[in-house]
Amino acid sequence: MNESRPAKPYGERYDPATIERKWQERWAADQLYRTGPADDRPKYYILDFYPYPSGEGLSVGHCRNYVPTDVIARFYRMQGFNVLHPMGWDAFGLPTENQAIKTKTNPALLTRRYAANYKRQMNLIGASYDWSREITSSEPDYYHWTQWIFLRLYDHWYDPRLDRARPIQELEAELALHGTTRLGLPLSERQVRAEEWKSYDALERQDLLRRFRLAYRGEATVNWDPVDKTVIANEEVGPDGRAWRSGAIVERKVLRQWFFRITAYAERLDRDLDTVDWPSRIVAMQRNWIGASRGAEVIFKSEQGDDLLVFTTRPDTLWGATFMVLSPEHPLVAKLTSEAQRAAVAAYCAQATAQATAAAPVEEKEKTGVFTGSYALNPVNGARIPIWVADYVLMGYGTGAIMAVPAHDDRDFAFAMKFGLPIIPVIQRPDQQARSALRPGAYSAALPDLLREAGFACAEQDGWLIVDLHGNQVSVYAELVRPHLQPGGWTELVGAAWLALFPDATLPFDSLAADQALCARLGDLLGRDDLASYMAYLATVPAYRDLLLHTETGTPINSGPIDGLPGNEAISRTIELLEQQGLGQGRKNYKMRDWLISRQRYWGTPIPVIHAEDGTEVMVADGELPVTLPGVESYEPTATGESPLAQIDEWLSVRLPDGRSGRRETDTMGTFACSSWYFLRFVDPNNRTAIGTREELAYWLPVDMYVGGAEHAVMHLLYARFWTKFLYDMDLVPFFEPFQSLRNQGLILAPPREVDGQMVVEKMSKSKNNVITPDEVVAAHGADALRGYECFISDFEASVPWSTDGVPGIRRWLDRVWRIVLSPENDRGQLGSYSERQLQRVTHQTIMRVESDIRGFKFNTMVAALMEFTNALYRARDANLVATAAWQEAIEVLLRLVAPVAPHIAEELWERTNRIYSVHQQPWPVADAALAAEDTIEVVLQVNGKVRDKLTVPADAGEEQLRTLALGSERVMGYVGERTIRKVIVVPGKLVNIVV
RNA sequence: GGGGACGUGGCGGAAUGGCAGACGCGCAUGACUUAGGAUCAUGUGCCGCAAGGCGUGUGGGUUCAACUCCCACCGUCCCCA
Repeated sequence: MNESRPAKPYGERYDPATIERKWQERWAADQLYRTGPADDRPKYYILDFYPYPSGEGLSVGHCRNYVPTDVIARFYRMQGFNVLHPMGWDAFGLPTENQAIKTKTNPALLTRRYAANYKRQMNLIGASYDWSREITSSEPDYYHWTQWIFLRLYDHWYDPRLDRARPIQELEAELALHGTTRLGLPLSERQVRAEEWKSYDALERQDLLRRFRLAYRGEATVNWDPVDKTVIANEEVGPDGRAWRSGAIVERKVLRQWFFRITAYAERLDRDLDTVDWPSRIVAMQRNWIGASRGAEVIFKSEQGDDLLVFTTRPDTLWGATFMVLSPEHPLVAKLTSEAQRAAVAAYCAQATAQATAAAPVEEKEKTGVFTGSYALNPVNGARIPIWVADYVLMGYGTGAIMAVPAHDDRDFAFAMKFGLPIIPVIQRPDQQARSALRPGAYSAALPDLLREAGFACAEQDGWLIVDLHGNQVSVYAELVRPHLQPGGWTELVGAAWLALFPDATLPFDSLAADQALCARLGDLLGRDDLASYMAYLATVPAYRDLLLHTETGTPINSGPIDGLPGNEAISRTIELLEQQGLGQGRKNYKMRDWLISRQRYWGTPIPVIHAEDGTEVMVADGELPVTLPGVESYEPTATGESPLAQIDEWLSVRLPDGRSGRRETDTMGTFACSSWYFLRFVDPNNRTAIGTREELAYWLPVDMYVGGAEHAVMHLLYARFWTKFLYDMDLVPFFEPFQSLRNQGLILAPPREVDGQMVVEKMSKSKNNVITPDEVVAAHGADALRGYECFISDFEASVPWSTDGVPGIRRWLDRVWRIVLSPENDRGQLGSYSERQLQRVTHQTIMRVESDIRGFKFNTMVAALMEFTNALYRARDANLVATAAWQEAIEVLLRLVAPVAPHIAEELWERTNRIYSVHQQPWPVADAALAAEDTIEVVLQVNGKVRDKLTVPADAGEEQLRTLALGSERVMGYVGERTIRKVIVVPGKLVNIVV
């Protein structure tokens, strides 16, 4: 800015540009942050979520992640820990590939260019990464091991009996002996006997084994992104049916795809969340995603004798199952359809299939369906219930058939109302809310007042009388009302109780038979013959509508043997009953689906499998790894939905060791595979024979502190945990959770700006042209000021807009540090009083504060403590303490405490005060609790909780002493006045409260 | 609709149940100056001349004492449907 000014080299003024470049070069030349191998020191592994390098570079928002972790890394180094603080690049993936297509540039080239820019920016802000451990997931020496782990997954299965992965050969051995009979398969899985297995040919065996492999190729209805021209995972589709990345409406296609069987680990992924120190929000989101629920598989028999298997999470509602619904694709649909219904069912199924491929399922759409003409028997009460076909039941989810409990499920309720199917409540309302409506003319004129006198809440509206009551008032109400019903009049009770009151009778609504009886009677009274069910009639009364359906668990009613049991017990008791009678079995169910890994794109890790001519899959031998990406002319996906790899014949065709010819798998792996193990590679990044040596893996891992944005709460963190557990089962790593502690930094938003008189706060984005880069902040105020402000801006986890006024504030503080260290005699203020002992005390208090703030992720108060310490030094200077021993100690401590947050200025001042290079290799100062202790403290005197006086007393003043002093205070006694003292609360070191 | 987090000056935010507003920004007044992105001093929640009173989204509750714990409501944000 003022380059014309002859700046003295290392002049008196703090000039961040000069000193920051100087020290960054020196540190790099000295390899100051290089981490050695495992040794005897305690270790600390502090890791950032590794970034996807984009062409846009880093913003100050990204730095919110990298600065605090750097403070922690520097702090632990000074504490004597062997610190691992590495950085690498999540380099495969669609944005770079799309960019490569657009600019006709090799994506590897783009990746290197982008990563180099990220690295430059990280160095610019003084990050202390060990660059000798830098990794790039798109380089063959990295994805070699991604492929190696893939093959281990392919070659293993999960044995739920041992709760661990086992080699697939052991499964083959068991199949030859016992078939699948001892594997504890769910009822919905087809059993295979040993003889059958032995008679299988290679392809049949492969088909059975794919049901067990932890990496498998299976047919699946998948999410096809028509813009990125690839399949994407369920996790990558938003609730609006749009792709997470491209924003396109996702299409449903049935394709052969590669999956990882993460569902096998569902229970451990859920359970082991108890062992980690993570934000509770993230734990909750993971649990939610896994979606564990206890439920049951239940067998319904059709009247023709077929078994119809359903899965339900609510076996306690079984008695309320009044019909069944099959998916249009269910294999038994044709068999169960009666002659009369055949045409209608065929038409419906054809139409449903056509629609299913058109768009993502929409929850709100109108229910459609058709009756098959057949009936099934409810296994618990023998009720004869109709079987329908409808597209709201999906074949790919569960068993493709459901029992419908319309009284306690929204979709079933809507379906039953539309098609006139019966609805019988079987779960008590937990809120005990009940209501009764009397139509005009149905009751005597005296009734409303009588009810009010009896304490009922009545409302009269257009001649209707609406009574709200609690479940326990029901019988009193019924007795009171019935004598006042006019001939031909009636009323009902709905909600907490289900009764119909007539002048001559009180009829319960508790079964299919009662439903029919009530329908008939009401039909007569109303002169209607179109009432499909009692519930359909109740729905015509507006006052009842919000009480007809509830989906909560509660106490069962109308449910025979489980009536009255509390909700949870009702579920387990029902499962017991089903298992005893062979009508079903309990089963844990998970909302989570298997992890779809196939991508029909070029820029990803090739899947190391070869398809032989006969259709069998052959693993690429370990010695042949890595299967590298060939150079291609065009990165464009093919129109057929295959990866561009499918067009490179010389890469595609291979000769197998046994002489057969084969074709390479052309799908590549989604990038979440790369990021599921990268944290392991940092401990031994150049190992050519293994993912890492046992010693290094055992020493460094798990990651002690993992820091990144909350947007990866589910996918990345769940996948990485899954792979870690698998590698644990393989005995490759001695731990089963990869990230001991996890913290999420809050988002940094763009500075508020005025739009139409309103202040708005938006995310930083290139399109809004509101991105603030570290480059511009460093150029204006230096890296140390940027770092300080990143820490100071807010609570670490809170989202907050960037303030352009904040950085100069930090800069001013650094200036004050500079001046008080180098030239304390200048700019002297007014002579003040400050003792050497006070300076010493604040020095040691600051050590304690800064240390505990760093450990507690409270970087904002850490900076505040350092500022206060600096202010104290100015007061000490004004009290002529500069020549004292306490001053010397204070300056030395200040520089060490500042070093993690502002490493450049700390190093420069360290050198200028003739101390030995480097400040970053100095031990952290040790606080002396005795020196930090106050010897006098201020105690607050309260009367009735209001502060009335303050007292300075020795820090160790006892309870009796404080009481006496308080009662001796004139101000206090003035407030007490004539009133009698009821109680005196004394909290030593804090306050005395006198209650009058 | 379900689950979770949060709500404190003009702003970012501090506060093991024990003096609400640390620290910084901004603002005000003053000092200094060889004019620099300065620096230094004092002040800065609201009402009030003051004594004093009122104040942590709203309303209740627990407690000698509540920003903090409990209940209900309002509002903002996130996740899931």
